[in-house]
Formats: sequence, C-alpha cells, structure tokens
Amino acid sequence: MRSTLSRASAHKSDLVAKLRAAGLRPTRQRIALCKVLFATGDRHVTAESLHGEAGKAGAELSLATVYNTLHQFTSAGLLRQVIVDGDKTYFDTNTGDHHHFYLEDQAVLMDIPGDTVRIDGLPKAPAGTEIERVEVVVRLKPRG
Amino acid sequence: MRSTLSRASAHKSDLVAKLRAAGLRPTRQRIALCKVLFATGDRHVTAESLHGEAGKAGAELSLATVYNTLHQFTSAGLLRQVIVDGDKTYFDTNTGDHHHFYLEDQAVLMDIPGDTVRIDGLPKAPAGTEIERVEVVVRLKPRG
DNA sequence: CAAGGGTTTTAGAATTGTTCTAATGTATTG
DNA sequence: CAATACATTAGAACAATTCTAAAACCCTTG
Repeated sequence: MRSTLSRASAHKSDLVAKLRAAGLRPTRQRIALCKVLFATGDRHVTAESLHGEAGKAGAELSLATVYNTLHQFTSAGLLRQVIVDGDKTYFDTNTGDHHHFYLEDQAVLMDIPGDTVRIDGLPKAPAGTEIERVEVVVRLKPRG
Repeated sequence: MRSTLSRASAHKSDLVAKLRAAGLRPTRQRIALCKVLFATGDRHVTAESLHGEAGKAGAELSLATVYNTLHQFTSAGLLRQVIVDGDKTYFDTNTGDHHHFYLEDQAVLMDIPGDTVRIDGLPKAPAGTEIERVEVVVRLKPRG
C-alpha cells in the first residue's frame, strides 16, 4: 500500500532519487519518461506509444532517446521486457514475478493478477544451462 | 509409432499427399521444403535458416517463397509459429500441445518434452475474450 | 559561477526481418 | 494441349530498432 501510494503520487524529487539509485543521471528526458511510466499503476508500453505519450505530456524528445532509456531502465531493473509479438517489443513497469494475457487481435497486453499461477512438472534445465525465468503467455481471441 | 515412422521415411508421394490434404498444390518448392522440414523429427526453423538448408539440399528457391510457404503451412496446421525473440520468428514442426526452452544466449529453441507440464490457478479470460492458447517459455542462460 | 570533461541526446542514416508488387512461370482442368 | 487459376520470383518497400557522429547537457572542480 505504502509503495503504491508513493508511486502514484510521485514527486519529481522521488523520480530523481529513483534514477540516482539506478545509477542514471536525472536528465530532463529521463525524468519526463519516468513521470509517464511510473505515475500510475502498472503499465505496458512500446517505444512508439511511450514517445507519443511523452509528447502529449509536453516533453519533446527523440524516439532514439526513448529506445535508449527503455533499455537503460530495463538493465537497471526498473522495467521488464515482454516479447509476445514479432513486430513490437513491450516494456512492463511491473518487474515482479507475474504472467500475461495477450489479446492478439488488439495487440493489448495485460498482467495476470496475483501470483496464483502455479506451474508443475517442468523438466530440469538442459546440461550447462540454468533457468533464468519462466514466462506464461495466455493468448486471447475475441469470444464468438 | 506408425506416424513417426512414416514421417521419418517420408517418400515424395507421402509429401504430395500431405500437401494435397492441406489444400495446397504440390509444387516443386513446397515439396522441397516439406522434405527438409518433415524428414526428421521435430524441428525449429526460421525463414532464413530454412532457406539456407533448402539451398544446401540443392533446392533453389527465393526467400519470399520460404516466407509464403511457412505461413501457408502454419494456416494449414502443419506448423506452429513460436515467438520468443523480438528479432526473428520461429516455426515449429511439432504442432501438438507443448512448451519451450529458449536459450537466449544462442537463440536456440527446444521443445519441452512430454505433456508433463501443468499450469494451475489461471484466472478466467477477461470479458468478451476466450483463451486461444497457453504458452510457457522457460528462458535459459548458460550456467555460471 | 565559469570552465572542462565525461555523459546524453539527437537527427538521420543504416540495418534487419519481413511483406508487398507486378511480372513470369507452373499445376490443373476440360 | 489450351485456358485458367494459382505460385514463384526479384527487388522494392516497409516497420521496428540500432547505430553514428555531432551538438547539448549535467555536474564537478577551481
């Protein structure tokens, strides 16, 4: 609750602290993107959609910067990359352990709420490898 | 067993039958690709890799044809498309219900053997939608 | 608070995987 | 074997993403 609240009401200084903690300089552009990304609850964005939103919010920045920033945030653990579509890459502000619904029809990603999903019977990782993450994608289609 | 056997030792006439059954004309190119795809057990290919293999096997065909054919085979239910990497699209000759290991490091896909994997606790599909498929991807990294 | 040095940002070019196009070639049907 | 419908092709076009080199910036130091 506490963290949700502070997230939702994030002040500029919080965002600056967040960036510093991640080892990233708090530039105008990064702060603007943080604002859009972390102001509300969990979100899913693409580079293009985020660029558009930032623009509408009055922040002029180049698409290249959005790409750079998304990758920096991802390496810093502030975002997670989600691949469900060959065309575009999604970034999820929810970095916790969770899974996704994907509505192919509309190219819409949704978190699967809670940690209720349990996966049993996975074989162990092949020799020389180890499991990095288990991802479940539930592909949806319009009912009818 | 029977089907595995006939698959492994597929004669040209079998492949022609397979194509006809799928409603596809048995052209030289499609037969060549079938040969490469279905001669051995389950496989994972990309358009590029399949094009390369077909070439080595003496079949000259254009990359565009490989793309066309992969999509036709997919709609016909002969292949399944697997998306685990933003860059390239994989096609899997195993169309049954199963999941995947993905070695990001080497861009290698592997089937998760058997139908031992069980997923519990999935919420029901959002209103107006229904589940088309549930995909599990286990991302692997080199052990270190 | 001005200057300097390492980051960042940027516009545009380059790259990559894939799809489109319009001309040519091939399987099928009668 | 002619007619017709479907397939193949090379290359152009495309969309998402990455690269590049130059300009702008942030932040420390003097």
